[in-house]
Amino acid sequence: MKMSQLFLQTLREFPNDAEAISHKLLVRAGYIKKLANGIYTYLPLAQRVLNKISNIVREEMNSTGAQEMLMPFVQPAELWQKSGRWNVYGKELLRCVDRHENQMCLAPTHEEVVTSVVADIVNSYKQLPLNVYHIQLKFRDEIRPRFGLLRGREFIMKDAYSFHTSQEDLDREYEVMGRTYTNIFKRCGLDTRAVQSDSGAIGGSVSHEYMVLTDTAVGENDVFYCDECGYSANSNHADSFLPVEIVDGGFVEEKLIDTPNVKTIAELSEFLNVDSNCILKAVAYIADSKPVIAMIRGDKEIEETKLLNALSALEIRPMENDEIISLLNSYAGFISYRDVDASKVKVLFDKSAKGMKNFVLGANVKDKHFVGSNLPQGIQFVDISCVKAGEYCPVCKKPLKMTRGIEVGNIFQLGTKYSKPMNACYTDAEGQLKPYIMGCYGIGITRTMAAAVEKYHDDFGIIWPKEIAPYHVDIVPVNIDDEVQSKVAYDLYEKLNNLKIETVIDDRTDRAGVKFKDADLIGFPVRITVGKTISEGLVEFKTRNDGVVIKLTPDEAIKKCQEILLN
RNA sequence: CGGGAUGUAGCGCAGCUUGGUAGCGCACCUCGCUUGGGACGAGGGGGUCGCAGGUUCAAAUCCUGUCAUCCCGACCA
Repeated sequence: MKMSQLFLQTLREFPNDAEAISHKLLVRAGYIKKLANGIYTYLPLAQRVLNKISNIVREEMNSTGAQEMLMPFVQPAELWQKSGRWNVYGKELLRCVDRHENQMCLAPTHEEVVTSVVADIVNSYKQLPLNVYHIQLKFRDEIRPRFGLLRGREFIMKDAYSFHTSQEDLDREYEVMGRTYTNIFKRCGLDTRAVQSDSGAIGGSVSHEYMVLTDTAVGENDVFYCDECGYSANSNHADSFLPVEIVDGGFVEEKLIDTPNVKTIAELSEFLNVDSNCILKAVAYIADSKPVIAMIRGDKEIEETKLLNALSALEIRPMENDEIISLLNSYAGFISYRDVDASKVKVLFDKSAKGMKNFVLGANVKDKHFVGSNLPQGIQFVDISCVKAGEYCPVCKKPLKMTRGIEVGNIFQLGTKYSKPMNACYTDAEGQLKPYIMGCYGIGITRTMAAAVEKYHDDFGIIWPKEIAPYHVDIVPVNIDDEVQSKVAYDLYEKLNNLKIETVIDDRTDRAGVKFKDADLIGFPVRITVGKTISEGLVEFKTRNDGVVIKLTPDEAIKKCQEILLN
């Protein structure tokens, strides 16, 4: 490709509306262009990167026996009503109506379609197991798209779906997919960690997320992990062993005391001169329009995803102050589980409350707390708290570490969550109708591209891993009008391309500085400069990742390219 | 959904306080010159100032509404 022909524009300055470095660089280097909030055009360079990632995904998926197909992006509501998700998916599902007044939606995922297609075609256990996948657009109308491609509304995803006759066979496939995912990301130049996670709107029981670990805010997930035993989990799912399990508040008898204007745990802790873990905190929520009180030890916080799951609710939000008064007959800062009408208000106790004795508790009255309270017998405890730094691994009790992660892939065991309601069955060897046991496996192709940029860049631009770089080599003739330089450069260009080394020649008449800046910004793994050293028969060979420059003859440069760029 | 900010040429911005012919840098086109890290000179093209109302002889500028975008939060009593 001649640089003068390449459809792109590099910008001298970063775009103003981008925050994440991958977003800034992909826009500035001419890879993507925003059309609307969370919706981007992938320009030719980006398309090449996406194709490379997709091809790695294809090779690895195909090698496991999975088969590629392609499913529709626009889907009828009917299917989603059948699975029961039409009413629960919420506003992320972009709905529309066609000219015949049929309700339709843009695909946020493809469980419904694939289940219905397979149900029509696969009737016998002899046709199972099956794993089919496609690489296709998704649309999720996110509350807040951000960070460019990392959280867009429209994005490209590889999603695979497997169908089995037994849980054991699903377990086997799940293992295979897990290994395959690690390989796929490794081939893309990315180290990932598989972490246990909440299964969210997709549903199912077992699931793992594949995280690219990063220290920056764009890693939207907190990951807790243990170096000792390998435990790792998303914060929305992580469990922990508390440093202090049994806490005695030390108040010998229960008393009602005045705590004027002492509302927060920190204030209360200071006012009474007790540790925050001696206070039993109440947090009030509205879950699917019903009031809920979550009781938790004062030094711990509620993990709302866990709470949502514990309640089997679709939606939760913290209670407003006026609702605390009207629904709980209580007062913000002084809420208690006691004296609430159990038929109207659901009360949950986090497992952190289990070891508490003689603690401090709200009195459901403004400016009053109890001290020396104890829990009644027979309480069921649930895990609805966040893990905090300094807590211990739930498996081996060694200290847990935390980091941020970008989720680039996930795998789920769905079981019969979709096959049952959609009545998607096969006939087993005994002639019985059975619902398929399913798994699903996703990879964010566009997000993987952005994650690679997050991981590999410097002040000058992107540093692509060679496996997913849009082109391998950029040839820069310092002065394209110089006959000798031009001839050597074009000769190299032709030879490299003939060797299947994807090469760009910067044939523009611009000065060398412009070409060098663009080469660094775009992130070609190798740059070959044809300049004044050509008088000694030498060109300069520069690798982007380490910045090392060596002088070689053109033939040596070609050999070097083959050596480092082709496996 | 709350809070904050911003909408002026493809990109980055000034102008608005105090209304009076819409500007600058980059990019683009022409000519010259230059060619090892985003040169220089001269000339040129491109914008219904987010949109809709209102005030005014006159609105990018003042007022009202609206839409869009970005950031923070969805906080824990």
